[in-house]
Amino acid sequence: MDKKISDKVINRLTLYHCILSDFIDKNIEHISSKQIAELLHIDDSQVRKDINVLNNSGKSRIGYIVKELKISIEKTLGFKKTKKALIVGAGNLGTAIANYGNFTDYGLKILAIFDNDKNKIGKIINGMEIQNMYELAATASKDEIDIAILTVPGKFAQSTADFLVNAHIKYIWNFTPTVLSVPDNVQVWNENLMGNFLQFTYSI
Amino acid sequence: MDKKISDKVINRLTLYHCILSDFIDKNIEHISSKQIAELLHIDDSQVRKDINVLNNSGKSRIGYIVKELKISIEKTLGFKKTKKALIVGAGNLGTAIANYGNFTDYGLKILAIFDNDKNKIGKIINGMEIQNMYELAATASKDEIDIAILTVPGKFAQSTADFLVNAHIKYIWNFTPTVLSVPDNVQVWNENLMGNFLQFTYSI
DNA sequence: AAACTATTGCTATTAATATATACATTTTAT
DNA sequence: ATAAAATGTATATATTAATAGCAATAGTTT
Repeated sequence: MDKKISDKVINRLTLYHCILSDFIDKNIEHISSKQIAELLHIDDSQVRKDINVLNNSGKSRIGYIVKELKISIEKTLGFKKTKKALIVGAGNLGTAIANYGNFTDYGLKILAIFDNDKNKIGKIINGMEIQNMYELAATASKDEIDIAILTVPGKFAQSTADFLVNAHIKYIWNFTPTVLSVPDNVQVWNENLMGNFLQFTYSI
Repeated sequence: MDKKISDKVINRLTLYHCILSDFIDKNIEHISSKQIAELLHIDDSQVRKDINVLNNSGKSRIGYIVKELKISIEKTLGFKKTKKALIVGAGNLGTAIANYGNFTDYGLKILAIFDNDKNKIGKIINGMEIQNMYELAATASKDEIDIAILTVPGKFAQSTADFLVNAHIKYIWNFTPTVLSVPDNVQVWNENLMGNFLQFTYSI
């Protein structure tokens, strides 16, 4: 049924989605593959090919209907499927993510935030009280959360990951500059910010 | 001379680099392609192939010398080449990035941070005083900064980008969920956090 | 000293993806 | 009726990924 969509296509589709949101704000009803292609400096046939994986059809001479196309992307990429997550590490990055309003648009609901710093525990971030790490397993179990966003300092990353594994977390979105060692039934997505940056700058 | 290295290889090399840093902390002197491969759940021949783009050689039966390999990656990816940047938007994300110590290891020096919120201007983040946006062009020019890290709210992203273009910024690392329209002589790197996340979760 | 083993550094192969070009077809506008 | 713009699809080429295999080498064991 669901044909596997490659990472690059997913990434481009989310960029198209950003463009579509922007067009909606501007009350523009139609958009062509050429317009999208020019904004992203890619080929327009690439855009049409990407859109092909959605169940959407455009119209000759007019292009795509902005609202329809946006919804198609949301359906295909599962924006409406709620994904419940908790944040581990209430530093600046954890706080930034907790406050970042856009995540809910994409189906990511952040339900709790944890730290082991007594000065932070009890403070409120975006309506959530920072909880003690010791409560993590109970909260995750009660609210059926299996995604953790890991934003602790690098040197605590592995020990925290071990702790998350024990708390039956199954997916770790890893923002630390550390490669984690976890059992096979746990998946890690390394955000690898610097890797991304170097792709951009190593040739500068 | 410098053969072009593909994005995926660069990304993996930075992950190897994280592993190597970790091995150094643990005082381990040698590492094999198999060890790296197992940590990242990839093939060991892939690791050797990636390492091949560096000017590094391992030893049969022993593997690679951790310190040497780490330095090779740093040289090839230009960690020592200083890249000067400024942050635009002193919200949580901007603050997180400003405080994130690891960037300097990769050659990224953040020299200034800007906002247009009067309540924020003048405050100190990681030794830098938050400056008024109006000072941006002058500071960029004086300190020869041509990279901007854009962390303003999405709805101000395009207008801020226009402002940066006027201030002769040449590279924009865009953390906002907005596709920017800029002249051809300005490069944008979309961090696209949600795109990355959806690659990870759309099949969950 | 000889046999064994682990590991690199290649090479080869296959599959997957990206990128670009092209064009028939459709729809709207003139 | 004609022209123009856009999709949808096909095709071709290039690049990249992923894997497998093996000779050569350097240690280890017997």
